[in-house]
Amino acid sequence: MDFLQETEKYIGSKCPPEADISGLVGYSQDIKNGDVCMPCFKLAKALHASPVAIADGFKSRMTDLPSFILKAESVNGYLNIFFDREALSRSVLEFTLGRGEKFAPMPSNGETICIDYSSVNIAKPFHIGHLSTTVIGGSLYRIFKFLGYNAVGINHLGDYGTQFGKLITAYFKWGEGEPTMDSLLELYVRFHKEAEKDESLNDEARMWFKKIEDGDSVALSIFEKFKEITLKEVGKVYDRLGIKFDSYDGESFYNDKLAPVVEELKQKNLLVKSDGAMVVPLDEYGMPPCLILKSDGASLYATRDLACAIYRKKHYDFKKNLYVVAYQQNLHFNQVFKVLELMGYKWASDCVHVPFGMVSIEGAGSLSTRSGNVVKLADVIDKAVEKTKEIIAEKNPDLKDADKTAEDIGVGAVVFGALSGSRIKDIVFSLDKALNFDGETGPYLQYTHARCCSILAKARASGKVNYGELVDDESFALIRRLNTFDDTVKAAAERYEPSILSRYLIDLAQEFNKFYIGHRIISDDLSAMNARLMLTEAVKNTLRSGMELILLRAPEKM
RNA sequence: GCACCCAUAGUUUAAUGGAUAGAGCAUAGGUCUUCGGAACCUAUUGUGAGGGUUCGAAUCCUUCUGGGUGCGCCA
Repeated sequence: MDFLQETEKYIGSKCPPEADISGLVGYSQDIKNGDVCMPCFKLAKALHASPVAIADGFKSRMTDLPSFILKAESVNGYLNIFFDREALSRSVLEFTLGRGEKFAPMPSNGETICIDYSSVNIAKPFHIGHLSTTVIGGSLYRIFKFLGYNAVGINHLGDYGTQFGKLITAYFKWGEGEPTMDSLLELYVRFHKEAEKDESLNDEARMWFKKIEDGDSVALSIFEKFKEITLKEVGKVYDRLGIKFDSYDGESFYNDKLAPVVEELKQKNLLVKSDGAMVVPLDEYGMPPCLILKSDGASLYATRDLACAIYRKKHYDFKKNLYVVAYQQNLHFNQVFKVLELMGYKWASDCVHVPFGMVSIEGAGSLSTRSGNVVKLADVIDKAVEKTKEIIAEKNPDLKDADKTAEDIGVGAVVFGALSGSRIKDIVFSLDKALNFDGETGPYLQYTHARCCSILAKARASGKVNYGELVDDESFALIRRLNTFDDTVKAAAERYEPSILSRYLIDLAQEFNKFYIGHRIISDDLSAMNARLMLTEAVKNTLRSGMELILLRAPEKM
């Protein structure tokens, strides 16, 4: 039962016809002001009365309170509604525990959401700059699936461009033995260094790239090898993070889909010649022109993304087409979406750029593959796992599966670090901070979950539950929190913001730990014990299910 | 130069236009008769500056300051 909605309906039934209360009723921030409240200020004009008098009026008319409402108060123009705590506890716990240990996804709504995330470049290291797109996209993927959408995870591989010509050139010049990710990075860095002195290297690189395009077997086989090595390497990281994709269609996939798009743009009279290049002018929309063809006739980034969006609409018939890409690409996506609109595609408005902030390393300046200034994600995770092992050895030396648990915790610390704040904020990466497991962190959530498990391993609820045992402030705060889980997941999806869920889980864990400190769960008071065990189980299941949506694993012991 | 984004405590940050701006870290104390101390409690400090809209602004509009990003043949 949706208590907020029911309350709004009830208040509405007490509302004079000339006023409209829709949207005014909301959850109270402070429990002292009731469970839900309605500020009456906006009603003053329509009702020709002071907010205080209006709130008083509502209260005096509410003489037939439904059973779930305990009382109503009128305070300074607010109408505050206090729920019957026992009734809410019963409803919330019965519903939550009915969902089982791991909440099942909601029934399919038949709508498809394409999510473009991670999108690694071939032959480039998976560094911490890729963490945001990977985990934000990966989390949104799980969130939309949970909400009943058909989510399609797409890793739009960076597998096309002159840099591969450079790499092949370098490989033939200086490469030794079987290439590895590390040696490929070295070759790439070396190429840029040497090319500063020797211009002819760039010509050679262009030549090799052209060979790839022309389907030259030598060039292609080397390129395929690079691709294979890269996918194997990043695949390891994806496995550790629990990230999945349904498609690896990257840039090269669209090679044969570009010409028809250019043709279409021409037919729709959108293309204009400018300084030798073909562009779609966008000045009347306050943007620089969108470049479609270079003066040599070659296609560009935007051309590819147009073809890509059109392909995805045809192939997936998406309801939304999301691009989890750093905010540097803001203008680019605005241009591409506008061109799609000008082409007459109504679904252009379903394409959404989901931007996130830049990652830099403290004291180290910007991350750049060319300079070789990279912090590999795998190294950061390894360090976090290493530190977790030390903590386990110190605190829980007898733990079984210590290595696996350490992996779960270490990865969780890194992942949560990337999902805990608003995605638009820039991040200055600090290893010290990533390795701090106290307070609002992934390990804190995991610890709280393990704590619940530990209690439930000692005792389980059974028989009839007296929900009247859960009406104290600490217990009831948990009930209120559990009650808003689904709304929170929906909000996270609507705003493409996993951190909303991260925040919720931190609040839930904090409230549980307060409850735990303040109330003996396992005790001689069988009635209280039974109810509190039930609450503990509901918290545990909710934590676990929520954590899964932000890519955190929830070991039972740690 | 133009466009977009960001600005909350020493620091990292939260707050559908609503009531006394809420947490984490750090710092200083404390819980230590532990159902898991990776926890809990107490203390200190905050909305960059000005104007406007509103009954009410961290939130909306505007000017300014500071920072970031982007702006034709890279992706």
